[in-house]
Amino acid sequence: MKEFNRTDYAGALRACDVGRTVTVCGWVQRARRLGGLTFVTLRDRTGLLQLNFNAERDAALSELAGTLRTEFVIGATGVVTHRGESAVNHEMPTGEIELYVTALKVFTRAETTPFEILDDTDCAENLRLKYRYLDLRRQRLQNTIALRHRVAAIARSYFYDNGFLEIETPVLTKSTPEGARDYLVPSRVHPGKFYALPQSPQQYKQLLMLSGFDRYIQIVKCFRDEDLRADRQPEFTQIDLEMSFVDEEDVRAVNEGFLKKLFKEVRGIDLELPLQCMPWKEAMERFGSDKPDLRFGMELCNITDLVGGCGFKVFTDAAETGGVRLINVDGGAKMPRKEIDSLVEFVKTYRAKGLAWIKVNEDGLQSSFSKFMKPEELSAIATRANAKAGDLLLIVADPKDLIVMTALGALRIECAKRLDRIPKDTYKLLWVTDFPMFEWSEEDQRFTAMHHPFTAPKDEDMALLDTDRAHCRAKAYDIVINGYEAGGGSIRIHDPEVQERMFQALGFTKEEAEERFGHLINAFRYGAPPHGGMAYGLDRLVMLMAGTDNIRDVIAFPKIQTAAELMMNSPDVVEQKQLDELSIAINIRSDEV
RNA sequence: GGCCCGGUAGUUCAGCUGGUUAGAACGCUAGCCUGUCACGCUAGAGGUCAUGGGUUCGAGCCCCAUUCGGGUCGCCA
Repeated sequence: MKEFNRTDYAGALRACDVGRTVTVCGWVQRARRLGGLTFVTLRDRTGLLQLNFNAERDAALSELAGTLRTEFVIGATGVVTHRGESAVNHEMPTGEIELYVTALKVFTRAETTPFEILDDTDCAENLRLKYRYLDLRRQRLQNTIALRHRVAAIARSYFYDNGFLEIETPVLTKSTPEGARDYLVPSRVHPGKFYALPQSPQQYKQLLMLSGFDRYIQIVKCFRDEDLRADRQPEFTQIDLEMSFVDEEDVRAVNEGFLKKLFKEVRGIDLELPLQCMPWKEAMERFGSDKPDLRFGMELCNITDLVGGCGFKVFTDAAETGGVRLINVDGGAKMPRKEIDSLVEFVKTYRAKGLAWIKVNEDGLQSSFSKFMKPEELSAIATRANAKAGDLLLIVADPKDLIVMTALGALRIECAKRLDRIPKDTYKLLWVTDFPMFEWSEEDQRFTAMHHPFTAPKDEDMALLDTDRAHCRAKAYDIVINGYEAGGGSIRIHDPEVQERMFQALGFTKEEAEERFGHLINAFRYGAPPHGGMAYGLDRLVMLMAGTDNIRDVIAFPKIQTAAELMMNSPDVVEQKQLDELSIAINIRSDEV
C-alpha cells in the first residue's frame, strides 16, 4: 500500500522502539474517550498497542479518533513514546509505551459484532462457530493456530533433516472395504462410479516404499465419515510417514527424536529417551485402556482368583469365563451415596452390568454386597487392593473380561477428574505395543484387523495367523500422550504369501482380495522392501500442546457434532442440474428431509 | 441408532410453589469527561422466553412432540 504502509506489528513494539516513527495496521479493540484525550487499543496478530490522541496536539485528528468503534480497521502513523511512569500498564506486553498518532486512516468501518472479541469470552460455541472469522480474531485462537503452524513446521524440518521426502498422494482415490466409512465423490465422466476420499494414504505410502523412496513424509488431510467426538473430526490432518528397511525399534527411535525436538521447541520440555514401552495386554490389565493416562495412579487390581468360590453369584459367574477387577479410589470413602450411584450409572454406559463397592472405614469394611460374602473374604479383597482407612474400592465383574477392564479404565479417569487428581502441565508419553492382530466384530460375526490388513504379525505369532487369531499379536505401536492416542503405526507385511494368509484370516476369498487389493498384491510380487511407519493426528498433537481438550479449538474452521460446518453451512443441497450431470437420483423419504 | 445435559434482550445469565407490565450485567446509541486501559458519569433503545401442540381461569415455569447445540456409548481398519 502506498498510504499507511505498515512498518511494524503493533504487538511487537517495545520500549526500545521509543522515538521511532512507525505505521501500524489492525483492528480497534477498544476506544476510550476522555474528553480531549482519546485512547484507542489497536490489535493485530501479535497483540495490542495503545494509540494516543490529544485534542491539544491535533484537534481534527482527535475528532476523527472519536468516531472509531470496536473492530474498525485502521492504520496509524505516529511516534512510539514512553508512557508516564504512573500510566504504565504492567498487564500488557506493550504497556510501557504508546503511539502518539500523527496520521490516522480508517480503512473500513464495522458493524457491532454478535459477540465481543475478548479472550475470556464465554459466548456459546455455536455462535462463535457461525462467526468463526470473528472468533479467530481472539488472541487465544490466534495463538493456537500459530502453534499449529509451528508443530507442522517442526515436523517438516525434523523429517526433512532426516532424509524424508514429502510426496503428495491423491485425494480422489478408491473406496476400501475395511475400516471407517468413506466419503464418496461422484464424477460426471464416470456415471455410477465413485471416488473415495482417503481415510489415510496408507496404501500409497506403502507403494512409495516399493518404488524405492525409502523415507516418506506427508502432512495430509484424511477423511472418515464416522460420528464426531470432542477429540475427533471427520476431516483431520495426519503427519504421515513411512520408512524402508526398518523394524519396530527403528521407527520408534526416529519418532522419539521428533517428539523430543517438538516438546523442547514448543514447551521447553526435555523428554527422557527412550520412551517407555508397554504391551497392550499390560496396558489393559493395569489401566483398562489401550491409551493409558500415566499422570496418576489408581491402577486396576485383579481379584478374579479371590472370588471364585465366594457366595456372591455375580462374582462367581463372572470369574468362570471373564474377570472381577477393581480400582482403589484412595480417599474415596467419604464419597456420598448419591455420587457412588452416579458412578454406577457411569460404568453402565460402558456395558458393565453394575458396580459393587467396599468402603474402608476406620471401624471396618462396609460394602454393597456384604450379605453375600464372609467378612474374611471381604478383607482378603481389601488386602489385595492395599486398601487403607478412607479408601473406596470399586468393583466390576463380567463374563467378558474386556468389558471389566474398559469399564474400570473409564471409571479410573472419571474418578480422577472428579477428585481433581490429574496433574496439570505435565506430559506422560509411552508406546503401547504388541496390539492384537484381530478383534472380533459382533456386527460382522468375524475377525477384523485391529490396525489394518497390511500390519505384520509378530514373528513368534506367525503360526497363530491361521490357528489362533484371538491371540495373534501385531508389530503395531501407538504413541500415547496423557491418555490420548496421538499417533500409531506398524511394520507392514512385505511378503506376498503372508499378505495372502492375512486376507484369508480376515475371511476374504482369493477373488475378493484380488478385487479389493489386487493393485497392492500385484505390486508386492515385484520386490517389496521390509517397511513400516506411522501417522500422528496433528490436531490431537496440537490439542495436547495447547492444553485444550476440544479439538475444535485447534482447527481454523472445524465441524460440529453432526459433521456440519456452521459458517458456510455445509453440507448443503445442490441444484438438480448438478445431480443430473452426475446421474445421481436422491432417494430419501419425505419425512427424512 | 441409544443415553445424558442445555436453548430467556446483541452476549452471559437471573426469573421463587404456575399469578399484574419478564429483570441484571456487559455490549449498543446519545451527551459529558485530559492518563484511561473491564475508564467513569447521565440518559435511552433493545424480548416470537428455540418451534409447535397440550394441561390450566392463568404457562418463561408443568406435560408431549419437534428442532438446534454439547458430552458420551455404539462406530472410528
